[in-house]
Amino acid sequence: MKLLCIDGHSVLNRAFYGVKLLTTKDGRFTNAIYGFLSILLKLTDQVKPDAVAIAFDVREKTFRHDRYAQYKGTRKPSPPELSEQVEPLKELLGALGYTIVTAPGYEADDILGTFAHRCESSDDDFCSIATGDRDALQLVGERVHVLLTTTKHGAGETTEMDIAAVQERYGIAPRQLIEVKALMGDSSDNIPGVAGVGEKTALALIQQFESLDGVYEHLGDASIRDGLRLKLTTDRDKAYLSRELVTIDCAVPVDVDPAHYVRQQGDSEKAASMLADLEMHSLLQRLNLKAEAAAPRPAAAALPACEPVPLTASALADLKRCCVLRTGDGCYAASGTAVWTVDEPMLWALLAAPVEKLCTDAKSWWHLALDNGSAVQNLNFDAKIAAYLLNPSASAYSVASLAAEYRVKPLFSGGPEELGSLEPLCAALRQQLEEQGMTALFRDIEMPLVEVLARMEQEGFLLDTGGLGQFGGELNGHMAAEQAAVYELVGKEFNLNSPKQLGEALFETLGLPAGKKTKTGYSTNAETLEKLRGAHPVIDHILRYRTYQKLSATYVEGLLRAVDASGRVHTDFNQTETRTGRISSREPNLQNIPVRTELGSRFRGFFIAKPGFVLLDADYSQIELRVLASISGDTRMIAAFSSGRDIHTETASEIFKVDRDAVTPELRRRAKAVNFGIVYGIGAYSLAEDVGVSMKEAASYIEGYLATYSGVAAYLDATVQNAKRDGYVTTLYGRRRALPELASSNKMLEAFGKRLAMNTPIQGTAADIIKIAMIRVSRRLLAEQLEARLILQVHDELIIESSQKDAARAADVLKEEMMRAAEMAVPLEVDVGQGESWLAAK
DNA sequence: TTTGTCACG
DNA sequence: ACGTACGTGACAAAC
Repeated sequence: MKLLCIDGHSVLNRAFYGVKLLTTKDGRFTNAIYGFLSILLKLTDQVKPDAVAIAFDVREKTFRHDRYAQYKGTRKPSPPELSEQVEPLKELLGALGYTIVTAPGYEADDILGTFAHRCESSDDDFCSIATGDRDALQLVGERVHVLLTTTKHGAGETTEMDIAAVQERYGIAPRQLIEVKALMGDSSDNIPGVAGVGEKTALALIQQFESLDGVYEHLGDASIRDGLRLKLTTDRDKAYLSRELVTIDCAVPVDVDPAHYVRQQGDSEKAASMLADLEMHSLLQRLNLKAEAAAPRPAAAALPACEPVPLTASALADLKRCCVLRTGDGCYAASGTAVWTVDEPMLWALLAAPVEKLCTDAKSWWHLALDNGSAVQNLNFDAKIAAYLLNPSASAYSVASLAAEYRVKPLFSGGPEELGSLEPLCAALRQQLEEQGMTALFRDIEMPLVEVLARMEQEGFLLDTGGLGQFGGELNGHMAAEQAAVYELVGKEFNLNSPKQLGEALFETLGLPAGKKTKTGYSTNAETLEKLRGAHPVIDHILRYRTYQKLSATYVEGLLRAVDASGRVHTDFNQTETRTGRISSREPNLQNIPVRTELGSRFRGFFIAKPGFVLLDADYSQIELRVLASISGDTRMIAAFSSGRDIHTETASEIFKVDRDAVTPELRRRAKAVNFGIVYGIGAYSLAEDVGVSMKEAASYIEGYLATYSGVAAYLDATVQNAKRDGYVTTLYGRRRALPELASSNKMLEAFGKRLAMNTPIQGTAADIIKIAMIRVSRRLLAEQLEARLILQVHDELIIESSQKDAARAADVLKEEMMRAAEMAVPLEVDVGQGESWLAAK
């Protein structure tokens, strides 16, 4: 049989630290449980075991404590956010039919070892051990593999280790890892080892002498330095004691018959209700548990069944309010307990009628109408957008998961599934928005923005495809030349687009000094390569190749693929994506067209106005810093902006204590970096890195800044305090973001939470402001019948395509509405430009 | 599907 | 000892 053995606490720990802190609405932490189950599912998928045993430690003394009283003496207790998740997880695993194994007096490691031993000495059993603890590698054998679970941002990953993999990684056999560990000890478990011998030395010794005994037999060898010999002699007893402690016991009295660990029936109803209670709706589906079992709603049979019938003019005339839904089959509407299919021309009648409409994707309805040359009336509730405002950190907003999350009972069965839940769901969301003070944000900003975005997408942006294609040809020519130069200098051909192959070429073939490493190999990013510039002439060619490759693949090939028959590209603005309230752009992303380098900025020359038209480009000057000045009320910063002088020069003058006239470009550059840092939630390390000064010096800049702008310092401090108290931060217009990170006992995560608390209100308020401006600009252009349309937003920048004749008026509208979008303590400055292309209009 | 890299505000 | 600024999306390679 194939057995999967899991080190419960180890995997739980990995899950906890690897998955962002999640809580239920009432504040229970669930990230470790979620992470554990995700890893479990992934493992079962990967291993396809016949049986699964999950081992947990029991909280009591083990034989190791009897042998050595200080064992694990200094181990830090796990944080409360984690411990509170242990019991619910065990209960859930039981309900899911998994068997948990414990053995008083032993650790989970020993239980795993006992399973491993049993499989290794059998003929037909095979065992995979899943753990995050490398100590388990000593168990690897012909019939035993270890799946090391590691964590990175968000997702878990496993590395399968067999005998060959251990040999390759450590240069020794699995069992010899015991000898290595005996020498090096383990400070976190309080295992002594030989003082002054770390992993490097210990591995070298065992590679040479094979075992602890071997090392001590050859103590006199000349290959052992005097200092090392002394250390080994002094701590000989400790080394042998350590070997006992780190050796996993493979004879624990537990049932190790794999047949007894075949997954049981369990209690799926209980499992489903627990998962629903923990708000893990996606797992319900992945585990094939019926959400119905959990949701507090009557059985489907008890619901009135609604057979859709075609919508008629008289039914429409009586209608005040309905839910609208589009599926692959067509359009539907529902009200109360009636469901209608909606065919043309009823569709146009319905959209144009003053019926209040609830939906899940308002923008697509707007597209439908706009494509037909009409508009939509009273489409004023989009459940997806409402749910996004209530939790901008969710990964998706499907009606099914929202209905489960908000405990919504469907009104009827039959017809398209979602329709029965939409009305009660919208009611629940509406109430939540009200309770959380976001009704105005939703009604006056987000919902009106939908129409604006739909219109912008529909307009699109004209591309000079001929020019772009030609530029692409030039780039490809340069790219080929750089590639040839690289092959020549390296001495062989390889795939230059592969970081893996490039890393091997640079650091193995050419033997250049490897700098940083990534978790999969050598780091080859621009920052790393910059440092190697002087070391080999190939570096410059690689950097240039990378630039050409990026520009060609993403901005020539990518954009040309997206062009429609009339030469225009239509992006898709996503209104429910970012944590801060910004919109994002995709397929193609028009918010990251190059501009920072001369070469890259040439792309903007191919974004053009149609004949007889021009582009108007307006961008806010320093909007985030102005928002900070205004919401913090810092008098000095407000004065600086009100004076109309350059803010970075002002800041440089203040924090470096020099006259404004004496601020050099270098000082201004540093001050600018400090200003950015403040907006992002600053750390001395990163500022030092960015500016290229020592950490100490960077810290003094920050200190100087906060002393100068004491109002900002007080505001940031209060914002973090309030966020800790409330669990969330808000923008000037009430947009909210929950920050569970702030409650973490993990210092790094908590620090991250603080930076989010400082940055989100600033970035989010700026996002709110430009959204308001977009709505007003769009309305005025239509109302004043100008031949001018918004076509793009890039966070602090708006672009209009206007007829030549209306350009001056449209520019006035644009500037005026952007400037007065918000009443701030400082003026909102807007720079407007005009030109035939985006490049020329800036 | 995930990872590394790099484009933007 | 670790990892270190906020927010995104696209592409190619590798799994």
